[in-house]
Amino acid sequence: MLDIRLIRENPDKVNELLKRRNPDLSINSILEIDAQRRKIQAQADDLRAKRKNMSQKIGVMKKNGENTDAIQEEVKQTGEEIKLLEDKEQELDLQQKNLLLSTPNIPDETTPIGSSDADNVEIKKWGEPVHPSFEQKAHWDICTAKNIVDFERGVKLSQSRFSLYRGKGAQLERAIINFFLDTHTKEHGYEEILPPVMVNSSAMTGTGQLPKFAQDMYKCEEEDLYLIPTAEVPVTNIYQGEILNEDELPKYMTAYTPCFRREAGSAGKDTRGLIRQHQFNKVELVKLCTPETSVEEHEKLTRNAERILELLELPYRRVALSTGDIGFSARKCFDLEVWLPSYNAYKEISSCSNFGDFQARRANIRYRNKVTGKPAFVHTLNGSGLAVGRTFAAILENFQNEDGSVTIPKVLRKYTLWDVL
RNA sequence: GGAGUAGUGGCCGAGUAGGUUUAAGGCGGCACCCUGCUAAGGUGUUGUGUGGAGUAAUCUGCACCGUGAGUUCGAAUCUCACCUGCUCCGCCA
Repeated sequence: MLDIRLIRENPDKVNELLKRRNPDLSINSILEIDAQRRKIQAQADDLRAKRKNMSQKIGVMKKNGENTDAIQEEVKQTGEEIKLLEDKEQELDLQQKNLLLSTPNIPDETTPIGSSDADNVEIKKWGEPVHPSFEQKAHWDICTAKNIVDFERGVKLSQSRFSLYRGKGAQLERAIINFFLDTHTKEHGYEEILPPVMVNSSAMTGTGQLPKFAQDMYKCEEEDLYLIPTAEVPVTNIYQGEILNEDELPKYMTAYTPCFRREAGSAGKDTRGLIRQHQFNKVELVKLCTPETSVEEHEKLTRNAERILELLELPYRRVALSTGDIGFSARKCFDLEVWLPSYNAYKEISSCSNFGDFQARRANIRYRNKVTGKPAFVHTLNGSGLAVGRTFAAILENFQNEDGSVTIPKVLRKYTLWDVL
């Protein structure tokens, strides 16, 4: 959520930045409602003050045995006026809030300007894709040949885009999860979290999935609960509504969870294999920090994710997302893309975002600033560290041998307890 | 799922025959004083949100006693619904 004061004081600047995302965006209607709202609020406040004083007076008069009929009638009328104004105030408040909740974050000045993913900027490349003499198989063919992912029966059990890992496939998936969590907790200093995978609408609103992206999520009919699309949601919202001590910051948290996405609008995209599933595993990194440190923490978080790829010896590149491709809540975002031979391209495997105070304002996550003594919003960050299913696919494709076997990366062997698939 | 009970400020904890209560008291925090240092003691101060005035320091209005609605001239106090915690019963991995 954008700061209404920022909008009020710098409307042109905010508009200019929003239009970098999408020329149709504008905060003008928010400004109009805000002006109306404040006017009504001032009127209502005055009347409430009047009523308060008169009511207190009635109390005193009654104690003295005086007749209060006339003044009671006056207060009653004032009360009716107040009610009208309050209804209006509430309505405007709601309108303004809805507009604010549906307005995306303003991009950081350093976010490349563009209208789509074609305008993303490559920042760096690591490793060299191998191009062996034999023909590299796609991971879905390797999975089927080795019977480590049963696509057909996964679909039978639920729907398309659900899959069933089995045997060494299930073991490899679990090995990857453990490797990720151990690296982040033991080497990068994150606290391990195992959160609920169903959360309420308040949490979903806090991180920005609601109200705009309800159709992307699975919702429980009977209750106010949604299946999480990412661990970002429960983990970021852990401190919802709280005021933290500045000493407690930065907070580093990591969580493995399954993630659930309806993938509405992705029909026909990545239909084969493990790249785009309705349910997939992911290890997420989440940070809460002070505004002064968020740029530096963002870089460190991105490096934590990159290090995983480097330890696995998977070629990747880092891309800065353009204003046309960046997520709703983010002000700056780096995607990490891993080399996938089946796509003959780099494919997203991690998305590391700095949200500034956008999510913190929605979720009301604050800290007490040591200098001012006043509460201020934290900055929130997160990134995949990494998407597990896509890592699984990348390993199969990049480490396959001519004889059809797959060599397991060295760092994973102590988790799989076998080294060739 | 059934029955009972509770939900007040950073924490503990008063306050219900409705009335000048944002809310006693304590702890903690902060500032100053006392003291050779420490400990102890003394004095004062102490929330959040949202408006208004002012360059600013600051001053000031309103709202907030789980959430929402209602009764009333007036609600922390009364009514209703919901949420959450605790206790007991039932069921259960």
